[in-house]
Amino acid sequence: MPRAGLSRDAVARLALDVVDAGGADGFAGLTLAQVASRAGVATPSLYKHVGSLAALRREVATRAVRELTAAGSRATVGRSGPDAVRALAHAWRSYAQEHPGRYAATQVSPDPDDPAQAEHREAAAESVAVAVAALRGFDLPDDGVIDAVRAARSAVHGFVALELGGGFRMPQDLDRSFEALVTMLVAGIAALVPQESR
Amino acid sequence: MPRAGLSRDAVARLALDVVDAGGADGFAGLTLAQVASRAGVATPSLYKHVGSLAALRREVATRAVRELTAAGSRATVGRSGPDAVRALAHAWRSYAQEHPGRYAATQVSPDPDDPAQAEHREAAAESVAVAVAALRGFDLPDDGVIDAVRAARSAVHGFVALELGGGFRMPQDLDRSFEALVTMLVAGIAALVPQESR
DNA sequence: GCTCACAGGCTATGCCTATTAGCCAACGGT
DNA sequence: ACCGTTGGCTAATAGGCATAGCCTGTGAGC
Repeated sequence: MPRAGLSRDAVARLALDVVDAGGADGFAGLTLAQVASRAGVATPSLYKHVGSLAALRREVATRAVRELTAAGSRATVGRSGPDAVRALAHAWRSYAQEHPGRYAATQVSPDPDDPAQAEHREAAAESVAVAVAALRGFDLPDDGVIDAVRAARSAVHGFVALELGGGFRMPQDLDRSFEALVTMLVAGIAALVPQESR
Repeated sequence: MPRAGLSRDAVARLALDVVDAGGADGFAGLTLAQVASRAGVATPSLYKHVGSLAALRREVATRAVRELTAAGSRATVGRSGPDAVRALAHAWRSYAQEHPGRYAATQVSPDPDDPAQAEHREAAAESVAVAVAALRGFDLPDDGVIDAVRAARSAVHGFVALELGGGFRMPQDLDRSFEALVTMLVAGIAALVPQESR
């Protein structure tokens, strides 16, 4: 009975592969059986490394969020203002296009009260911090920053979710529409700057 | 053995109730067993009225889309331009808040090739038509309309999805942030109007 | 180099889904 | 009153998660 040499980390990596292989709903379709099969192991064996399917899902989600954070961070370093926002928006969309399943994982929010989700919460907070940093170039008041981050996340996530879900059926160029959306977003954020500081 | 008096329509209604009772992921969590239980019937009996769980899901989705269309239509009749867009955005969000499960159902896109999904496709097209009509007041060129509809759907859907999913964790007022987003959207759409026709 | 505790596999089992097959009673038209 | 169709049912298959309990390979300590 040879050992497969699994570990919590190895299982999580395999799960990420499964999620990626499943397309846009690879995350929703993630199954312990698939991971076990990929690991060459019987399903119950996974419980030696992972508490439950839900726990594995959380693990996948926090890893995906960290990847998204890294992508956003890479894209915005050295940029500021409108330039940074544009770069961030494109980085988010690119990540979603390259890893639709992982992107979906990125969008489940951690329970604010569950201590088992502290890591996930922290990862999510870091991701938002990147967006906040990208907005530093604008002279926004505190609650303006909140509105702007929410608007940016909403606009990009909404577009990407509809795009990946096949929600845009017209043949017209999606890249151009996204560009238009980002332009609206940047202009809208700029318009949040109070009059006296323009 | 008394009869329960079910029908395709009755089953769909019960399914809508189940979806509604399940909160934001009531649609994903929809199960034949739940519907059967609510109908006071054994699970396999449902197959006399519904082809499969997937088919029931589609039925629920198209009904939900029609409801959303009706809500949008009600909200925008008699309005035009920025006023219509604002009203539409608020109608969409209100529907999502009142029926989180059904709203989720409205966001699955029909397969463009599957003849079994023709009704769903048609319902989705009508929903988009409402948005197009709401934009009539702007003097947009054809592809500008497409960009604008996509932007509106993206912005509102993104916000609502994040909101319902608990993605906004700051205590700041969500209504205000939504208002800010809608304002950006309206201004952005206005900015799509070509110079010479302003 | 031996022993032995433990970690990491396994099978068996239970309960939940969806789905199919086949039975039988109730209802409605003739 | 009959009888066919419709709409229930039970039984059974297959696949999912999860738990229990066994058994063996590995490595730490002597």
